[in-house]
Amino acid sequence: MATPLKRSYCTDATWLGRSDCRHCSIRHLMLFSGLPESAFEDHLAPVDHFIFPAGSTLFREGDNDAAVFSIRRGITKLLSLTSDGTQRIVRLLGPGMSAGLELLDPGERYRHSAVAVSEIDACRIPVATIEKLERDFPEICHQVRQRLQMQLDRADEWIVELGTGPARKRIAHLMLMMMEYTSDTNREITLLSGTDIGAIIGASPETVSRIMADMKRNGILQKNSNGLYKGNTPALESMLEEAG
Amino acid sequence: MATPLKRSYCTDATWLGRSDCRHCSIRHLMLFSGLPESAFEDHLAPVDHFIFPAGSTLFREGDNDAAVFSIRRGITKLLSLTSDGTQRIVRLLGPGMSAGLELLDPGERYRHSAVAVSEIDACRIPVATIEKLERDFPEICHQVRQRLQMQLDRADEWIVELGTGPARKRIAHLMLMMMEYTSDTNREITLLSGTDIGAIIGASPETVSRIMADMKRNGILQKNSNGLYKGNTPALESMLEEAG
DNA sequence: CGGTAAATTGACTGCTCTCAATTTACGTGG
DNA sequence: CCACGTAAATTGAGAGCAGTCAATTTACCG
Repeated sequence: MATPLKRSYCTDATWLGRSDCRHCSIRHLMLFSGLPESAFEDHLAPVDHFIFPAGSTLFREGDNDAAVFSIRRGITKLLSLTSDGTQRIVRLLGPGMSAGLELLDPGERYRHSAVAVSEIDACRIPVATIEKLERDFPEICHQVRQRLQMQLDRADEWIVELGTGPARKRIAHLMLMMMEYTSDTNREITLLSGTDIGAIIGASPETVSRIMADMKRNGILQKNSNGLYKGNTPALESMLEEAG
Repeated sequence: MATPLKRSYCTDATWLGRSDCRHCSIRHLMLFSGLPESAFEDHLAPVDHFIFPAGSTLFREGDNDAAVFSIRRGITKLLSLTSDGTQRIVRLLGPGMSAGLELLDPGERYRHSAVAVSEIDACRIPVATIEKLERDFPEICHQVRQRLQMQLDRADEWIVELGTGPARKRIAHLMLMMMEYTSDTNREITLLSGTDIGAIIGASPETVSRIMADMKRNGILQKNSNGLYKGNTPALESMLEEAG
């Protein structure tokens, strides 16, 4: 267990061994939910289980590692380059979400770079495994479709709520989104860096810093003893409805 | 042919009759491409063919008409309401794209309203038809997945290129996108209304008007005799790389 | 303890929003 | 065919928000 190994991929990550998908404790959340037990009896291409430290890269835009990642714990950001060279974050993926599904179309490459925001626990599923399962178990098609649809819904929300209006509103919305999507039962969140928030809402780090400082002063965001932050939901929501 | 009919759906549209998907002249573009001839021998739920006038509504956010639309000709906009009540356009769909695929998940409703930007030629495919085909022809799963992936790619481009930077750059990018996605061989485009462009890039109609007027004066956009516009690609592209 | 990177804060400039007035476009009805 | 009414587009002026540049403080890692 937890033995580092020579590999040509995921070099920054710690290998936790081959995944035993059949007995995965959170399979109900994952890409392979809904598959019958018999699906795992075949000699499938290996599914590996990794821990990625914060800041490490799962895959890079333009590559093709012939694998999809299924996030078990932690949060990944998907980065895209704009035409003027700056980077923008187009999505945050948490537990149960899949990254790199675009490789299911033959000849395609990763559309984004995936970088761990926090420490991440993820399974690396070879595309060949998914293709083989698709032949015998149509259920996997639905799982893939549902995950794409979820990402499309998130992308649309990103466009609508984080792409317009004054920066204060967009940050308020981002805070509410992170509180909603966290797996933490107290809805406490780890704050992203100012640069990351800027790359999400399309604002400069300085503007983000000013607004975040203001929210902390006004008690809209309160730092907890464990370093997590608790957001004042009513105050945040009231900011969204204001005119302007 | 072209006979108006009493229907509970698509009331603004002209019914062109039942679609004969097997002999569809552009089937290679559509959701049913790749299906064998035998797929159409069954007693499928009916696929109808409509013409929607510009400005008419294909479906409304929150409804469930148990049908997906496959666009044959023209352009639809997908509208979403923001938290402060204004509307935002999250996507433009042209020939070959499908609208309403979210209904393939049981119990779901349309996530957007779909409104015709130009006159539209579209087929209305009952969800039951797709579900039936999925059982026998796994190829349809791939077609659905590819269309979702295309929409996700478009949404990401929307976020990255239309969500950041000065309004002039975003409009330049929108013009290039419309030139790229038009089916017109001369790459000439129909200009959207100022309000629509504003709802796409997140700017006021006044700002859009000023920038568009400027582009027309500088010859970056030239009006043609047929009312279409031709864009100066190099000039538009050079605007994207400028700093700021 | 030192060095680098990130965050914070200030001052100033420039872009975009809002409000308002005017012009243009377009469909209707005489 | 013209006159009219409504809606959209255009243009101007002023205020506010956000970007940039720069200086300082803080945080973090070795």
